[in-house]
Amino acid sequence: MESRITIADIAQHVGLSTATVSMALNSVHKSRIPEATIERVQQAARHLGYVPNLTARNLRTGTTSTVGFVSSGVTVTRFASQMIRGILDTADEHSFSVLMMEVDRSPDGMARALSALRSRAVEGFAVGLMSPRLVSLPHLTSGLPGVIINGQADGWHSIMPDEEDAGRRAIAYLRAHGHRRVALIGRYPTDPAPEVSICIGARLRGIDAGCAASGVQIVDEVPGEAWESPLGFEGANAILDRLDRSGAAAIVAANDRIAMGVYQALCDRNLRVPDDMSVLSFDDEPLANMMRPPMTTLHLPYLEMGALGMEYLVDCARSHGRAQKNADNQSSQSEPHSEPTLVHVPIVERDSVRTIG
Amino acid sequence: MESRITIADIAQHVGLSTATVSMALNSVHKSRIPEATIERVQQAARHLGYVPNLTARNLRTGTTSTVGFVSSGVTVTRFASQMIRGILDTADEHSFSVLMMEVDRSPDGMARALSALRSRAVEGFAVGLMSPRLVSLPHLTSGLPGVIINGQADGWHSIMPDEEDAGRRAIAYLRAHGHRRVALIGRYPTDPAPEVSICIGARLRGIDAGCAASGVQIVDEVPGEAWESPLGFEGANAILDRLDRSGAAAIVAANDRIAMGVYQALCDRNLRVPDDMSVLSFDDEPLANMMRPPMTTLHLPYLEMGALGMEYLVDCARSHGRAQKNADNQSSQSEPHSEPTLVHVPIVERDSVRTIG
DNA sequence: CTGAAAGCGCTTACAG
DNA sequence: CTGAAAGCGCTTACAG
Repeated sequence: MESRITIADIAQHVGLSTATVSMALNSVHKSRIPEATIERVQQAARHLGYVPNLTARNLRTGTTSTVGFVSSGVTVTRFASQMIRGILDTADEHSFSVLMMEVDRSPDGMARALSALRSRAVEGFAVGLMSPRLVSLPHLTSGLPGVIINGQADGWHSIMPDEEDAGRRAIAYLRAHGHRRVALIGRYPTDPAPEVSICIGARLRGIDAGCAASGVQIVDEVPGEAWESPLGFEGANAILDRLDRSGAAAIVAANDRIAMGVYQALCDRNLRVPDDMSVLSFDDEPLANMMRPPMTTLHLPYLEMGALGMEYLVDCARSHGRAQKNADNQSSQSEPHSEPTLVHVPIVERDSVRTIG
Repeated sequence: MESRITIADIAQHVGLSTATVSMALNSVHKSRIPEATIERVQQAARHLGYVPNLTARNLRTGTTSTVGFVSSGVTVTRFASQMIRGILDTADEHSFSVLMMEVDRSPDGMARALSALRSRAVEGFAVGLMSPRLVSLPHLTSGLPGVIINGQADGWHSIMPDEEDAGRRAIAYLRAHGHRRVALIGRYPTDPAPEVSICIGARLRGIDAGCAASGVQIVDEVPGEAWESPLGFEGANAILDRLDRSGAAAIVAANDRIAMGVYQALCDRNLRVPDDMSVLSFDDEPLANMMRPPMTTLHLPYLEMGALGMEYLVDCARSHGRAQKNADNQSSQSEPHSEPTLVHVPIVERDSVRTIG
């Protein structure tokens, strides 16, 4: 509707057929079109302001260089931007476009989104989750490559942060700084079901494993499921009240928001981070760097997860294209991986952990 | 490549022509196809798992129901999610899809993005800016409707927060709570150029206007351009040091991050918000609700701006389609509005302002 | 080295 | 009420 100039216009302009123009423009290797012709065609294209109609190409070739990104709540989340950025940047690197949709919680929301994507002939799709959990995908997506970012689903490829390792290394870090007695805020009373969260359990499991491995002791603990600052505030106050009994010199917060509440409680009591109390946390939301002092925390790799997801989709699209050309009976490249890809969760050192001992 | 069932399959299945099937599926009003036939066709479609190939339709009709969203840094910002959500939701309401791309700062980045969008035959585009400023758009976008969200450009339709009004009402709010002497943190030494920011100047102008109108006095002030928490921290300390001279009972922070620094300084001195000092701020980032006490701040309406931008694009696409049918010579509906649409910036009352007097 | 022709899946006048 | 035919803009064997 907007691009008026077509290859027919160019063909007429240079006195060649549309076939030749098409080949010249796409520099097809097979048919040896002389450099001079190619040059002439491209110049005409530039001159006329030709912009190819991808819709037409898509219809002909069945390939769209487009993938769908369906976000389930990530769009509403403080981590949305990083995941989206990862997706967009690597899509751009490979000249892919991304069609984006947010899906609500209605039961058929995901089905509708996937169907909309299919009718737009995407070559794959990524489902981005706000928090890592087990989802179930409708099954109408025959053969379409898909990947779950920050979550898992039945037979689909999955990319998740390596939370267990993160928990382990968090404790190791504390140990390396001389800490042996720590308090913990935010353990779930019972591990949440995978449909609710996969990672919360893993994070805590990692922390426990880290303690076991390094001889660090959790000497005090306040559990909680609402990982927001009030939990941290009240939790820290409780822990501070029992300090002479526990002797904790560091508080591990299950996430940054809890940690923010911890800072508030500490400040209220005129206690200093990290001199009077070390604080270590998880997530690395922007907040972490705005606190005083800036907080040491484990960085959730949303950017990387987005990039990896897109990378996977592009690979699928490419190898699918090849497979089609070479041999149709080949086993599909886009076979679902059952092992999730675990992404490293780096620690970002700032100023909230003191070296003791 | 993925949707195998076509209307030809359906046609064969029900023993009709593809033309009839197409009409039945789209319930065209003109040709009176009997209900029974429509029923039969739709049932067959459902039965076979038909999903229409929008690429084909697009090529035929020249209409894609797709718009482009090119983000200039918003994807990297704490407000990204709300703007994107506003766009996606209203696109969905109108059955539009959105193609998303992030554009880097390279000089031809925007041109490349727009060109990519055109070759994908979008029916319009929105440019989303991280901070409201004047941008210039390449001119190769003949007749394509476009809108700048959170910014302005030459002859393009523009949607921006009504910052000046916000500043005015912020002061009025303080006055209504008995405040007459306030301190201000964050005024730019000189108004930034429009290419840098349009709104910073407006916000401050509104504050001044509000003071003039309501008799509130700015009795102390610390200027600054780096609107992050350290400015608030140091600014508040300076203001607090001069308190007996100024007598300020409220601090107006130019944004939430500054306000966070103010909170930190206050807490360090064992001063309470709002009992010892009221704090009023701008932006309403998620942070504002996590502080203790939750902070009263003016809410930047990113969601609404996104929604309005998409609404505008959908309107353009629709009236453009009509215009094409009815009369080609009609004046384009998508004519650039030179007056920006100003969106209300509501105050969200929380607990950081005390009533005095 | 280049062109004529078919076809991707749909929609739309135009006949009947 | 329904069908045959053309065509959207491209690419791709297949001839020459």
